[in-house]
Amino acid sequence: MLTKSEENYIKEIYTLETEHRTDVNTNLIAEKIEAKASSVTDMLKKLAKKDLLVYQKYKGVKLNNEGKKIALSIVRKHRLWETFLFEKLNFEWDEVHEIAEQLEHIHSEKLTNQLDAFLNYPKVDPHGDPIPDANGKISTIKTICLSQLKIGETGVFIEVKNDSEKFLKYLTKNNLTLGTIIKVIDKEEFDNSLKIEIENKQFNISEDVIKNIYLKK
Amino acid sequence: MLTKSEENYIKEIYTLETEHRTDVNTNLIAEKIEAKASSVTDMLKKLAKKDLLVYQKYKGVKLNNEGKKIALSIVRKHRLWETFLFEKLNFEWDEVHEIAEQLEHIHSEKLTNQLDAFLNYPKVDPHGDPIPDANGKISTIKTICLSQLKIGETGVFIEVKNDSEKFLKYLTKNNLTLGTIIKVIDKEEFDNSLKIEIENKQFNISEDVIKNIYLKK
DNA sequence: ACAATGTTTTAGATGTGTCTAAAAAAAAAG
DNA sequence: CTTTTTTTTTAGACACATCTAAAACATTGT
Ligand SMILES: [Mn+2]
Ligand SMILES: [Mn+2]
Ligand SMILES: [Mn+2]
Ligand SMILES: [Mn+2]
Repeated sequence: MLTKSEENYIKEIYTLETEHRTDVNTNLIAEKIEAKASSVTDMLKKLAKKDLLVYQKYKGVKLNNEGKKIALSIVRKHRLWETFLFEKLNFEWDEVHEIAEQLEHIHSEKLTNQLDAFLNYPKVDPHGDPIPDANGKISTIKTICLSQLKIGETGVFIEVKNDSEKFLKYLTKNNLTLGTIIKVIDKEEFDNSLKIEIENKQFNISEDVIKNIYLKK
Repeated sequence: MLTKSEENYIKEIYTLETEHRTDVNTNLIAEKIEAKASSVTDMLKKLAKKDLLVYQKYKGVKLNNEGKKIALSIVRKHRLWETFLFEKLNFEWDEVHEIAEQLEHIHSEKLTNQLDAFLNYPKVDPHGDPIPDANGKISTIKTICLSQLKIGETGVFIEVKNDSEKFLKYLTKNNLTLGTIIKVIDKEEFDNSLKIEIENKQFNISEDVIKNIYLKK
């Protein structure tokens, strides 16, 4: 059985692998986990010895099948718990991530699967992220980043790629919630900001915001 | 914020204090926590320094108000989660304890209170144990142990004081579930066993079983 | 090609929670 | 009131997860 720490590393490496699709390096992990590079090296050695990833000195790291399987089970738990908190316990979408960080480490397959059933096998969590099923299968709905939209085009906001409380509160304040139809009015080449329109109201958003907003066309 | 280990000690000391109503000693804690006496001594020193209990070398230990408050909040979480698993996720009463041992260490007051509300402020958990409210108030329903009943008397089984899977499975197998009306048919002085009657069927139970069964008359 | 820069690993330290073995204190027995 | 037994504490060790500082390696720029 893995420790909380080991699970957090596995999950983070999985996320970085799927996001960056390049070999994941020590400093990147260190930054995300908020630990020093030396601590990361120690942990990578440990996880390699446990046969969850392939690690070669100075060459970065890659999850093997067992590692991916574990990562998916943690992601599954995280997103199911977020959905539970949001759907059943009246939490806001900006409050669920922190608590799910704890709940994702509860060990009980039966609990996970019963929770899944209780929630009616949800496909996505409150941030629009897909929830892996009991076999680790994860549905991949095609989404495009708001930055890809051309002037005049519209899309439906269906996924947010930043779960932090601050960011989500900002979105809520500006009516940028899931399901909202967003139209691109203008692009500013200088700072990559956008003028967008939601329900006939127009306003500007920065690149930092744009890059976390994903749509279906 | 307390560690899981510290919380487990606090909870166990609380349970021993309320059960034994005598000063709790090192070996007793060691046995319950399944650790060595030397480890217990170390932890008691630490908890004393954190001002959660009064500890004097060789004199045993006693929770102070802050310690009791924390103990009650952990007991509250444990029993609320057991109730959730039982009521909402279709777990059996013998399956909930182990998982609640993990869930009781999730830190979020809002989560605890929302869960309480979601479950409709339950008064007792699946084993009939009272659930402390948000202020730490715990209702004390008068119960008597089955061993106190005289021959010919009856009582309703409303609380079980042993959450282990094995014991609870034994009870289920013998129709000894909460709410059952139990009549004492005969007492065996030799081994303190009882012949009891449930729904017109009679059978014998041992002292080990009897001492964990609590009734209202 | 090699010096400067950046990245990663090693060495050695710390805090937590555990253990075994031995010493100290308390309780029980004679 | 001693001696024996039991309980509790101390001393010293270890695994885990972390850190800082220094060394080793890799990459980049001239
Ligand atoms: Mn986590
Ligand atoms: Mn999420
Ligand atoms: Mn329990
Ligand atoms: Mn219980």
